[in-house]
Order: sequence, then structure tokens, then C-alpha cells
Amino acid sequence: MYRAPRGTQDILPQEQPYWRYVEEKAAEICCLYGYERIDLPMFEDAGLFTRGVGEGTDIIEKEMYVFEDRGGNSLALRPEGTASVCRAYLEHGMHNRPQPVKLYYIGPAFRYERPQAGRYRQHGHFGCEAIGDADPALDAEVIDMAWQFFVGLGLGLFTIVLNSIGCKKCRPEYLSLLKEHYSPHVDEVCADCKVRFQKNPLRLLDCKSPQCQPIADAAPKSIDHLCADCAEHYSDVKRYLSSLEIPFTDNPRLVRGFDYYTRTVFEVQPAGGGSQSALGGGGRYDVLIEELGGKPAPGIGFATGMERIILGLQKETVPVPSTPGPQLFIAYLGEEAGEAAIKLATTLRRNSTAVIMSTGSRSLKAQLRQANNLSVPRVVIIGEDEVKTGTVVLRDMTTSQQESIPVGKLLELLQ
RNA sequence: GUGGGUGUAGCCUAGUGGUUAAGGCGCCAGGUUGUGGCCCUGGAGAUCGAGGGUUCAAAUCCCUCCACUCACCCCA
Repeated sequence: MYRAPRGTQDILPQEQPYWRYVEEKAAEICCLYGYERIDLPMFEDAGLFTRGVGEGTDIIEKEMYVFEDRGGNSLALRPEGTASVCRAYLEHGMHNRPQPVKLYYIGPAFRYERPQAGRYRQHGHFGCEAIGDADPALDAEVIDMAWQFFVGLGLGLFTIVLNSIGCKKCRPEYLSLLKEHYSPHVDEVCADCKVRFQKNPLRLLDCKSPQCQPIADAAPKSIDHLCADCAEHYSDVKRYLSSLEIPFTDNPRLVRGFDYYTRTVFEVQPAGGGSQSALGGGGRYDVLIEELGGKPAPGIGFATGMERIILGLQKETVPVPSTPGPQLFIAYLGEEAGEAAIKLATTLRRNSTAVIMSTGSRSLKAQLRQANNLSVPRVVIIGEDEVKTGTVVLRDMTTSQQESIPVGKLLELLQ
């Protein structure tokens, strides 16, 4: 027997209302903030991600689905959306449009990881990007949008954590301070941190290993060593957020797993904590476009995990609207009636009534049982008598009332 | 990649060495010449995750593998 590959899942009909709900809320909020939808390829030139996200990151190093196609091109299933949006921005000359260009996307992303609760190898992303503007008001707007999105969904239990990790100008200086702080402790630090110390010192702050906590806590904070521009930018972002009454927590140890982030980084975390269960995250990327070969343009965005949102909705038992089902079931008895039933079903469908047509030659009892199990509110019954008289029986399944009416009258009644 | 837990029908579960693997939900059918839900009766549906070993005898004990799951790393 074939099974869905590890870390993938079927989204069955009973789960669909959640997906539809979240997607609709996403589209709604994007419209409110002036974002337009873009759909991107699910695979791209692998280089786009290695260059964009960064060679040394876990996502590129050990989680990316890379493959060679028959033409010998190295492609990768997209592990995230931002790099693709930037690629599209460049490819379609969007720098000629009014800036910032605001785009959002909904679709799957792929990471080769061991699956667990809320983590899948194929998972749904909803993300948005605003490219071409460095105004801190835009940072605040994106965070506000993320906040409103989660509030609008009906999720109550989450917090926003915020940090600034500086820019090309001030970060190198900060990193050397950080390494200076760590260098006397390299022997006491966990194995991962020994590697981080060499390869990606910023990530030292991210460590959850107990033995590293005191050292990370005592480490110099990036926000204390920002250049004047970055410091002003960060304080402006926070000022805007406060005036918008968006609650947030400063977390000087928040760093994110992509190399392209500059200045503002933030995460939406469920109240229960759990470091692996971020509902969403994002930040500013002021050099990414340039690194991808474009004329320099700053950008900021955020992305959320659809499955994690849906798990949250289910955990908090947030009601979601159910998807509409068929309004009518057509049951029939005998061949002649069967033909009349098929004609009727077709007529009704052409008049936009959703109809389930019975099949086979089963007893009326069986057909009604099926209608009942499918929760169809009304049933049309056609037998020999009805064929002769040009009528149908219309049965209301909730009241158990039924009446015999001329076929022509049925259409009117169903309006 | 590392560690823990779990694998018996579509789903949930009983069975811990001894006939044909049991029950509930669901599904199908009958109980009504053309009437659903409740009830009654019946039916279909399981190579007991896979392979090997121990034994007269294995769903049950042992080994290996696989899958699922939770957690770590990291991220959505």
C-alpha cells in the first residue's frame, strides 16, 4: 500500500473549512493593507535560496529538497517564500511600480525535517512582503497586520516578540563583541554552540541548551550596539507600535534562521511558549534584493504556518464556518424514473442548485438513508407514478414533511 | 541527524503462550410493493506493521527492520 510521504498529509474534506477560513481571512487582511496576491513556482533555481537565505543556515544546509531535472538544472522545492517574491520583483521590473510593492502568497513550502506536531515536510505558508521602502512605519504596519490577522482569526493566546539585529554597517562590530564575550567560554558551551561560534555567532543567542543559558543571557545585546540609523529605526518602529497599541515584548535573544534579515526581526509565538511552535515570523531584509543581483531595494515581510494556525484554532475551539453542501438529493425507483431523474438533475444544476443524483437500482430506503447520512436537507423522489403524472415528491428531511408537486413548480420552489 | 512512545478491519479498542482473533463506531442489507434518523437481525471488512528466531503451539516472548507519533536541533 502506498502512503503519503513522510511529513506530508492529505487535507480531507472535514479539514477543508479550516483551510478555507484561514485563507479567506488572509486574503481579507491583505486587501485591507493593500497587498496583492502573487502565486509563485513551487520550485526554483536552487541558487536563489542558497544565495538568498544563506549557505550556512540549517534550512539550506540540511533541510532543502534539491534535485536535478532532466536538463541538468539544479532546482529546489521552495523552503520559504521571500526569496521567490524578490526574484519575481526583479524579474518583472517591479521597481518601476509605485513603491513599496506589496505582495502576498499562500501555498506550500518544503523542508526536509523530522516531522512532529505542527511541523511538516510540506506545510502551508501564508506570507506577505513589502519591497522598496525602508520607512519604520512600514515595519510597524507589517507587525500590526500580523497582529490583526491573528486577532481576526479568533486566536487569543499569542504574543509578539521583537528585536533589531542591525545592518551591514553595525552588525560586524557587534558580532566581534559577541565573539569576544564567548571566547573565554568556548570550552563550557554546547557542541552546537562551538560550531555557531565559528560559523554564525549571532545564532549563539538562540541556543536553548541549559549550559549555554547564563553565557547567552550575559552576552552583549545587539540593540545596545546599533548604529545611529538602526537605533533610530528601531525606536521608531517601537514608537509606532505603541501608538497603534500593539503589545510586544523586546527579546534581545531573538535571531532568525535566515541570513537575509537586517534591523527589525519579530516572531508571533503562542502563549504557551514552546520554541519550536512559532505561529509566524518575519523581519526586514534591506540587502536581499541587492544580493540577488538587483538594484538595491529594502524590504520587509512575514510568514505564517497554516497548519500551526489551524492547530491553534482547533486547540482554542474557534468556530469556523462550514462549507456549503448539496441542497438536494434525487432518489428514483425504476429505469424510467431514473431517466427522468437524470434530466431533472441536469436542469437543476444548470439553474445553480447543487444536486446529488442517486445511482444504481437501490431501494428507496437505501437512497433516503444515503441522503440522511450526507445531511442533504431535501430529497426529490421520482417513481413510476410521478413519471406518469409529471410530478415529483419533495421531501424535507428535517421536518419529514413531503408533498407532491408538478415538476415545473420545483424550480420555483428552490429559488 | 539524536532520544522516548506506539503499531490488532476505514476509526476506536479487548485479547499478554493454547481451537475459527472479540467488541463498539462507521459502511452495506433485511425487518416496510415507494420513505431516512431510533430499535432489532444479518453481512462485508484483519496476511494482528514487515521479516526472522524461540516453542508442540506466537497478536502475545526475543532480534532486526519499517512506519506512525512526541520531543531535541531548527523553523512556519
